[in-house]
Amino acid sequence: MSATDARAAPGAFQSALLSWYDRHARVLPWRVPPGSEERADPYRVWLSEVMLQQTVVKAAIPYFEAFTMRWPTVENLAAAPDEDILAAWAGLGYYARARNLIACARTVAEMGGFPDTEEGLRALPGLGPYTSASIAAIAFGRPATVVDGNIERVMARLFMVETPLPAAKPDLRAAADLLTPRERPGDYAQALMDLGAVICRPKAPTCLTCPVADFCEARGNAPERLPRKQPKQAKPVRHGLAYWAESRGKLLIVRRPPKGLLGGMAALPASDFTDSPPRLGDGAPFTAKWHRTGRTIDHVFTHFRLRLEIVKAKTSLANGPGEWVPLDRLEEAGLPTLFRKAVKTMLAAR
DNA sequence: AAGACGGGGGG
DNA sequence: CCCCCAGTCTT
Repeated sequence: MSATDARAAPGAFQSALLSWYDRHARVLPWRVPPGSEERADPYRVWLSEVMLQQTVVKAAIPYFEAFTMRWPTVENLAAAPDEDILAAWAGLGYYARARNLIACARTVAEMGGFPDTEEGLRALPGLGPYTSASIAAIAFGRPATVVDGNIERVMARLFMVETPLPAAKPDLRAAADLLTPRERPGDYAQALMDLGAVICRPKAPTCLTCPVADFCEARGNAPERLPRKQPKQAKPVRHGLAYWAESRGKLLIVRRPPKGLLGGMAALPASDFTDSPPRLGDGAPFTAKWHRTGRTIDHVFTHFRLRLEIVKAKTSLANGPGEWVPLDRLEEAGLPTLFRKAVKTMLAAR
């Protein structure tokens, strides 16, 4: 009944996992089939892995399809205007990723291609330990140790690591490192990620169909409670004002400052987001008689909740601190979800 | 070492 | 409604 220690028999563990992957690999638009002779395109691997940072596969797929349709190569992407790329990223979140994506594409185009080692990749903007290892393994066949949240969960259960995250990270990485094969490292990394996503799920893992259950110490020991995590703190509520400035059927859209929250993104003019409600006019794009609309948007960011009140004014301005976008073309403005919600609410009220 | 940084899906 | 998920960069 006791589990076989995978660290003592890494070859057996790898074989069990890879043969499962050969039969059950998820079909994803950036993948080549398991055991394929052809290697995956580094551009597509990079783009998908950056999109998958902090993001579930299902959310990333339509963005990946749109990006690769529009920009089939890293050179195409590097040549595109910032605003086009940011607009295409709108709704996917963590916009620093998009800013780094742009910088990375231009660096790579300049270099004449992606570096083919983990160290070389790690030096590029937006590529940390996870992404550089995954590209090195998947696109270049390097035996890099790939550790994402899925793999941390699998390791914590395989070896019954009771230490809570993030303190357990070094141990989980060491375990993953011992199991990483020299052969088929890309398939192996993707197999581990598929296992975490499909079998060794956060809640209700399906151990009955797990190809490596024989190696798992947590099997039958409530695996769903692992990995343990430090309790998270409650999100404070912040308040903000957004300004609906309408002129002859057009709405004023501004560009947010390049860094910070929603940095570089198209937006409605807005106040800072503060602990207590801002004064009417704080952050307004111009002086006007701003009226409360009674419409508010509740939106959750990573570390706070936002209550955004929308105020409006009619104007006849034809220029201003932004761009006037026709009301029926706001879908193309590249607004992130917060402001997309605001637009939807305001247009529904008409 | 800790905080900043989105959004979607499930119970 | 609250819960969960989860890499990189900055400070």
